[in-house]
Amino acid sequence: MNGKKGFIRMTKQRKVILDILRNTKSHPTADWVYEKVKQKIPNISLGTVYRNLNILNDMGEIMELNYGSAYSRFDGNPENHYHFVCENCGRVFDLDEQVNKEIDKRIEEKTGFSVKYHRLEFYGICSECREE
Amino acid sequence: MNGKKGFIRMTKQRKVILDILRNTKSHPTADWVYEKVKQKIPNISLGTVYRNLNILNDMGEIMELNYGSAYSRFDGNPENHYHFVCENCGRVFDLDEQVNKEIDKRIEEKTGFSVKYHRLEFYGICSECREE
DNA sequence: TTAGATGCAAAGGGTTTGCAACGTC
DNA sequence: GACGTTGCAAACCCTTTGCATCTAA
Repeated sequence: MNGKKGFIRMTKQRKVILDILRNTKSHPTADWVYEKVKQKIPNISLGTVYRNLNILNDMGEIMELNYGSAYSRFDGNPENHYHFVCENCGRVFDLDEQVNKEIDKRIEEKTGFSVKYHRLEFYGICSECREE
Repeated sequence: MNGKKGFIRMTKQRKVILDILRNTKSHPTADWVYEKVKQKIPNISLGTVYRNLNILNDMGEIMELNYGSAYSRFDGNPENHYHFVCENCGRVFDLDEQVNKEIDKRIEEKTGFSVKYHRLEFYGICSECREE
């Protein structure tokens, strides 16, 4: 995606985007980030937001999540962790569940594939939506 | 997606699409299915393929998979099972691994959310790509 | 007969990109 | 001063849709 750049500059835009992602527990869409950044940099463009999200993802600073179809969501916490997706409101929650590293090895042994990591997501209805 | 239809007709197109999905172990994209169906129904339209994939998915006859960004893939096996995605060739493999149903309950207890199911995907390099 | 399904083509909609100006190192 | 980055807007590309026609039940 961004393989040929010699180095990465830390621009004002990039810094603000990363900062926003680091300080939210929601797993926002690019558009949400765009609206948020505009509060600090009113004339920033959507393209810049997308470019930076991709670069930050390549750098391993953030994590891109693709749930269902439609748009991507971005997670400011690049550590591998599990998620719960509410099928009603669409929100994504972090789960406080230990990541099982053993399972990667088992799959490697069974398949002969090289496993880098795994993604585990739970789908259902969050407590807030259940009450309605 | 297709909530207001009173009943579902089994058209020639639908039958062929489902048949193709049931008889492949690859996890094809809509376009791949389209090309395949054209061999039997030359004048079928891409729109029809998409419509049927969505309907079959709603019916629970197939499973839609969204890995990484870009396009969806479809799995003719609607039973919950795990996948391995090769980051090099992009192929998706079924894993012969028992689905852990206990974990859904544990998450329910810890979060208070209602868990319907979970998705588990492994990412890495498949054996064929490793050899290159 | 009738409501669902199809073909065709245009419209959607999130994401990417070309380009000239700009800003960081 | 170089070269990565930005803003803007057009282009992309997978997917969805409107509509007249067709067809399964």
